[in-house]
Amino acid sequence: MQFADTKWKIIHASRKVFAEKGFHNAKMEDIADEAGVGKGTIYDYFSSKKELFETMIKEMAMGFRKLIQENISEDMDFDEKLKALARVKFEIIKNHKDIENLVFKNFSNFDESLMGWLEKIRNEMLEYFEGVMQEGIDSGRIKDINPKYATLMYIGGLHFLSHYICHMEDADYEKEKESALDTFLSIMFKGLEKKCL
Amino acid sequence: MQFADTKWKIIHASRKVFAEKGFHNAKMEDIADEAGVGKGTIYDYFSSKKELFETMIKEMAMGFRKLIQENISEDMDFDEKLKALARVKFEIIKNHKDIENLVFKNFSNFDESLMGWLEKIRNEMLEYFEGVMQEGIDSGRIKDINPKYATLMYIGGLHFLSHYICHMEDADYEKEKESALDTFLSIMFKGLEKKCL
Amino acid sequence: MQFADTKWKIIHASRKVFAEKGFHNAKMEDIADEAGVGKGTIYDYFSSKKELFETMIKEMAMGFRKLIQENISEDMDFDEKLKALARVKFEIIKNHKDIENLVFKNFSNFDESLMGWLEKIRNEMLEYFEGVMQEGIDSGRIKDINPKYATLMYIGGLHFLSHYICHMEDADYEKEKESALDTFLSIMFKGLEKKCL
Amino acid sequence: MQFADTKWKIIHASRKVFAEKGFHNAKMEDIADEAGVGKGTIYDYFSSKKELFETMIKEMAMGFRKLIQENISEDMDFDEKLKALARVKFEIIKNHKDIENLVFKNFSNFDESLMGWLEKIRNEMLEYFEGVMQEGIDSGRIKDINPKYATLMYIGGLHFLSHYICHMEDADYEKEKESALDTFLSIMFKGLEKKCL
DNA sequence: AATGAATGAGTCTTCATTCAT
DNA sequence: TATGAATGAAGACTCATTCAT
Repeated sequence: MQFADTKWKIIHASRKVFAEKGFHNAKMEDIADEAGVGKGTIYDYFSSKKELFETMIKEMAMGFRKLIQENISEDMDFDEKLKALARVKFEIIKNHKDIENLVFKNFSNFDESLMGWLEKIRNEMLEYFEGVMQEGIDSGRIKDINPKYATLMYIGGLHFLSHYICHMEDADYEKEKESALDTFLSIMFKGLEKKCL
Repeated sequence: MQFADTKWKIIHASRKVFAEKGFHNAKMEDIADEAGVGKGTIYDYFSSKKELFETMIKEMAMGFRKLIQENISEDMDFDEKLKALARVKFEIIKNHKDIENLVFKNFSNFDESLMGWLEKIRNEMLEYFEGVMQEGIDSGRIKDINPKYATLMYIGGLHFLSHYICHMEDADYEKEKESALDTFLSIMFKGLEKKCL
Repeated sequence: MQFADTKWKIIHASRKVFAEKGFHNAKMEDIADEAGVGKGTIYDYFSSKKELFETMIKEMAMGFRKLIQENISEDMDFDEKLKALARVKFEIIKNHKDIENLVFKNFSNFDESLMGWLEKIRNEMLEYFEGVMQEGIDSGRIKDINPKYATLMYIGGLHFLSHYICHMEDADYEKEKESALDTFLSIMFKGLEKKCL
Repeated sequence: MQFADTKWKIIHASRKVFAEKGFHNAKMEDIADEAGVGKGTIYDYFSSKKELFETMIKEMAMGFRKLIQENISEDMDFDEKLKALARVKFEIIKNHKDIENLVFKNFSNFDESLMGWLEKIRNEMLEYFEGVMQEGIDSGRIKDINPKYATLMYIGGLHFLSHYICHMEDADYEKEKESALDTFLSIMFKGLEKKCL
């Protein structure tokens, strides 16, 4: 484990509190209480509220990236990769809806350096899947479109869909998820494919 | 005009300042300065910072809705309606990227009642286009998929794509916008259509 | 008057509180209470506790310098100037003992720039009286000693003596002051004079 | 040795840190680091920061007193005693300028009991040298002045002069010290003496 | 109606001190 | 005896809001 126990406790607590209340409405005392430590203890591990927030966000972002990487192997075909992405995306949203919002979106009024870091991560991901899309084009199975635009569409559609589905009660979720994924994939792959037949 | 002059000046100023700095980093004084009025004057028109923010957000949301309504007439075909939505969406993002973010996204850590109001507006829009999608299905031109899911995909793809394009310099923008719209529409409509042919 | 009323009220209050409690033990709230204003009001006039302290100290230091300048005119003889300095010094210590300590001494653990500023003021004064001493030497009435050393002696002796006398009850003060001044001047001038006779 | 080794280490470290940073800016951790012990260890020897500070100050003050006592023997003549004081004073200032400031000055915003203790020490010294001055008067070699005032003058002049000289580079110091002492003593003794001749 | 000087509740942050090991 | 991780009281500072003019 990369961080000491107490540091992890604080990061986890901060994730919960920041997700619930947002950066400005989260009080250091809330986070300390949630972590079961004293207020001052946070400052033994993080120099400021902002540093704690940034550390937490970066941890989450790297966790999401890792999850995606673990679910996609290079011997997969391009369509398998895209389908795996779709499943992982649903997974992430299901488990970390609030934080994923913080990580994925432009909350552009925040610290420049964090925004830059997140942008970089997002662009890396985008470029990776752009490459996957290009594989499809090169293989002749995807029609000749701008792979960046197609990738943005793919991820954007996925994003909105998964958010909608993840609002549902747990009972409905699994069924609806499969149904939504089917719909999504059938439309996307049909739309992308070079010829009909 | 619905509001007095001074009230409008304040709403417009607040839009600019909130968009630039976000709710918590925007100071009432900044807004007063931007509006060219005294700090106290804002309180003659709005009871609090929150009320000002909510008024401004609601104004914007209603403006966006109006813009969409104005660009879609009921005698259009379902596909024309969807294409018109795509163009309007690009327009809105181009002109009000930051605010659109505030309006469209779940900034769920905020006032419940505003969130509820926005949700309602979004759902109305969603349901309207779900109906448009259903028209397409009923007409036999769109395959038999869940129209809500298809609509979410449509809007989500559009959202991500338009945000990406709107980062560009003005010189590139028009060309890229058309190119991106072409790509988007060609994929979506191909993906949605009932048969290949 | 150089500053607005409220600003002056705060400066005067801060003088009292800083003198009583020292920089670190003085609370902004104490100063606000003493000035009869709210805590936040101080920050409308001074950006920080340190800035308030520095402003106050500089005001005092310039006040002391002004008082000395007003009591010494250039048509005085060198010995009259030195005698006038002695009287003014007693006056200052009597009225502003605590602050004079802050201004005159090296409270070297403080902000570099303030220390530098004070050093400059002190050196200007020192050099002025060094010049006065030199006048005495040039006129043949003071023996040929290093005028800087003689000046330091003069001021140092005065400093300790006046502090001691100013501890006294008001009843004793006037009498003792005259007696101490007599003693001081008789020793200093006798010690400085070129010849006996 | 009066204190255990560790206790001494801590006292010496605190002297250095307090002198450099002042009471309020010195952190217990700084002192612990300087002493090469853990933060908690300080509390095995001193009940609080204040107690440590007071112990250190008292040690220093007693050291200065001891140094003075060692350099002045009762078989010296009154003028030899005063001259010895002058030399010791330069010595002390040279080696412990910062601390001497803390010990000698009225840092009146501090703990009453420490201030009282220091006052007592200073008064003892003052009274001792007042006695020396009185010896001079009784012997007919010093004119009939208030011996307390003369003593205060003597020490005050010495104080300012030695501080000034001790700012100098080591190369200049020895030469200037002798020159300053000469000036000082020639003025003081000439000023004090009963008759000229 | 418009203002902006004044306010003080609210929060981050520091650091002397404690105590389990 | 020695430690340093943990604590929380205390205080500087911010800014939405008020109100006398």
